[in-house]
Amino acid sequence: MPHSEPVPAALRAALASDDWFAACPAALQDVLLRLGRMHPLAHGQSLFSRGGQADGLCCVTAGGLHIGALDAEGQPAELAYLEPYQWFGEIALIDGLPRTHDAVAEGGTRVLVVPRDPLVDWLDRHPAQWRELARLACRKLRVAFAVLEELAMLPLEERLQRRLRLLAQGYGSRESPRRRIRLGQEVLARMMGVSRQSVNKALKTLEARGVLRLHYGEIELLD
Amino acid sequence: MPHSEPVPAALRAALASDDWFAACPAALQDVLLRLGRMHPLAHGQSLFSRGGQADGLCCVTAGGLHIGALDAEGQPAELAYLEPYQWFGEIALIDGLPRTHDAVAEGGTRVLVVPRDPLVDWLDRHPAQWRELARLACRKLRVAFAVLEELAMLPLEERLQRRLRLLAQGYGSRESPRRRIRLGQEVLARMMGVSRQSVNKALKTLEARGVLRLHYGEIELLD
DNA sequence: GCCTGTCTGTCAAAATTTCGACAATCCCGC
DNA sequence: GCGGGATTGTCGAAATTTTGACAGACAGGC
Repeated sequence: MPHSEPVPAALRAALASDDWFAACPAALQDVLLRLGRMHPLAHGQSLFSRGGQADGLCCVTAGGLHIGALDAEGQPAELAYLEPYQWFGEIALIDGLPRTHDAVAEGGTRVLVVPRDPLVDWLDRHPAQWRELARLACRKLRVAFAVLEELAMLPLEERLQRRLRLLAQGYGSRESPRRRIRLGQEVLARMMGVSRQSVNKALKTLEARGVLRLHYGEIELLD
Repeated sequence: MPHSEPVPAALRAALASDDWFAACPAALQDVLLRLGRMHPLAHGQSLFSRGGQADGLCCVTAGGLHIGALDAEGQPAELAYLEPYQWFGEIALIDGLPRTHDAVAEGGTRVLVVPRDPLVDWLDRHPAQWRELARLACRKLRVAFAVLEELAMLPLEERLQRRLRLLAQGYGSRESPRRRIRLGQEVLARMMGVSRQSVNKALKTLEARGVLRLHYGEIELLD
């Protein structure tokens, strides 16, 4: 874990752009800001790794985080790409088990980390707030189920289109979807679990269909 | 919703075979039994459908439940197959949104349903117990993430093997895994999102490898 | 403005999967 | 013990995906 800094007060308004945080009672919002510390990460630097002990609840406030895992041969699979202001790490917070994934920074990145022990202490003194943590886990469960279903039912093009929409709205975090997605087709391919060539072909089809436009290192969603 | 019956007291010991229920405080266990009603279902009968309003937290106590969804052309995809004594329905309980899937009975089935409104009332009077609901959602999130990762990284044979182990231990519900799994290869194929023929070939490979033995309408796990 | 490393677009061969078909096998009710 | 419906095992053709390769396009540093 790199060095840490206090949380700037100005961050609160920005954090409210996340649906989950915005819907939390003020008391919980206060505690997250009060207990939280900012952790700057350089490109490629790891925030935590699979199997490690949970350090707390986290939120990306600048840059981006690749959430994924390496298989036996070191091939990376990407589960998600997180951008400001998405919260994560609630799984290990709730059940106390090791982290499920690796988290690696994309470019200069800043992460708000709320340390586990003081947060759990506070939650146990204000147990109604556990419901908010349940809400956060719940939202991810719905997304995960939707993705699992698409995998079984839809052709790659449809899946890609939906995944891009999902990325654009931060997996349900952002109300208004982002228009441009800065992700290489290589990364996108690892996310969908197919080859880069397949992703490229599907993207071309979607572009011809007027769904999106392709740029260098980024994708622009239309309609 | 079919007619309902009170919960037999003898059920409590059986329910404790589920890790989640067993780890819940006695107060919560009591309430689930006190508020719950038994719903008998005939083969093929639906307990609830995607998009419907949540009626409450549920637990299979006999038979089995196919959890899945139909796509536009009516092709079913199966997310999970639940057996005694697995709990489900916590997503809609926590966030109040519509059900994510269809639930259809396999053979004569009995489901314990704890109605949402009185349960939420009780939880709000004992808010520390929301943490237990979070734990339940959390366990499913870990399973879902594991399945998503396998999909991207592993060949069908490995995925099939892991899925069978998962089914054998009730998705983490049972401590001691079941030895035999009563599921047709057709259902298994819908679960894995591949054709029946592919599942058959993979199963044959696994059988030759000594991992399992195939029987009519069921699979026996070895080792 | 040039150079270099990265990203994109495309190709053909190889491997895999699906689809449609059909026979063999099994369970269950009569 | 017999029949009928469901499940399993297998095959070949068609469709799809992966793999490996390579040229062109782009961005950022110097």
